[in-house]
Amino acid sequence: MPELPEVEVIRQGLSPHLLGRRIIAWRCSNKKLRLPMPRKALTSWVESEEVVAVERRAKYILIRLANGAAVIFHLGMTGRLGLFPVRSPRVKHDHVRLLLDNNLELRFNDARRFGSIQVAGSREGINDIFVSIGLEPLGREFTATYLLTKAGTRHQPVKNFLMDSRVVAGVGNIYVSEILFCAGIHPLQPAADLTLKQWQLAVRCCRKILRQAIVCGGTTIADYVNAGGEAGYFQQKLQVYGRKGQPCRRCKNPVARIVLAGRSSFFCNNCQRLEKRQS
DNA sequence: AACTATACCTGCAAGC
DNA sequence: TGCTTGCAGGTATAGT
Repeated sequence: MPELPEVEVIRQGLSPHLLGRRIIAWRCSNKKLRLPMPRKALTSWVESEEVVAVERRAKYILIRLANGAAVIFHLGMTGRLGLFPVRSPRVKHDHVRLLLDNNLELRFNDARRFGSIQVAGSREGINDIFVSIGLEPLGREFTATYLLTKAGTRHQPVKNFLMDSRVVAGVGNIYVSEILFCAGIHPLQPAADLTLKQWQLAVRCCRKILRQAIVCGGTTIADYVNAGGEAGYFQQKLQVYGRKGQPCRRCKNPVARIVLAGRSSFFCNNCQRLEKRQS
C-alpha cells in the first residue's frame, strides 16, 4: 500500500482522532511480523499513556506519548491502520489493537506481514530507529547538491539510487517511476552521470509529485476511519507506472517496462533518453 | 565498497 | 472449476 504519500495521508487521517486519547490496553496476534512483537515495551511504555503527537518519518508512523515514548508502525507492502469501534468484528490479518479511552481502537492489519510495530522508550530510542534513514524529500535539506554529492561515483541506476532509503526517505517503486518520467531521466542512467541541472529537475519533480499525491489522498486506499475507507485518486494521474504498452501521455510512444533490482520499472524511451557519456 | 539477488508472506488475476 | 504461475506499494541480508 504505502509509499510516503499514502503514509502521510494515513497520518493526517489518524492524527485528530488520536490526539489527547489515552491508550488503555493493547492486544496482538501470535503471528510474527517483520520484527518481534514488543510485548514488554507495550505494557511498560504504552499502556495508560496519552497520545501527544502523530508524526511521520520516511514510511513510518510515530505515535508519540506523554512519557516521551513512541509507538512506531511500518506498513510494509500491505499494512493498514484504522480506527474502529471496539466491538466491531475483527477481520483476518488484524495483528495489533491499541484500545483507546473512547471505545475506539487502532487496528493494524497486514496480510503479508512485512510491516512492523516497534516501541521506543525515549528520544534516543526513537533516533536509533532512524539512524540510517536519509533525508525527507519534502524537507529543506533535500537539494540537488545533496544528491550530487551522495551519488558521487556510484554507477548504480538512478532509479535504484533514489529508492535507497539511506539516500532519501519514502520514495518507493511507484513514485520513483513517476519522478523520473517527470524529470525526463532514464531509470538506467548511472547515478554518477547526472548533472546538477538534472538533479535540480529531479528534486523539483520529486516534491511536486509527492505533494500532489498527498493532496489526492494517495494512490490507494487510506482507510483511517471506520471500516469503509476512502480511495485515493492519484492513480488517475499516473503517467507511466503500470502503463506498459499504453501510449505515453506526452508523446504517444508505448510505455516500456523493465525490471531493476527485482522491481518493475516504467518509463518512456522517447521522453527519457539514456545519455551515453564517458567519464 | 558497491551492487544485485533473495528471503520474508499472502492474495489476486490470468492462463491453461 | 481448479490448478499453476507470476506479480504486488518494502526492506534487511546474504552473496558476488
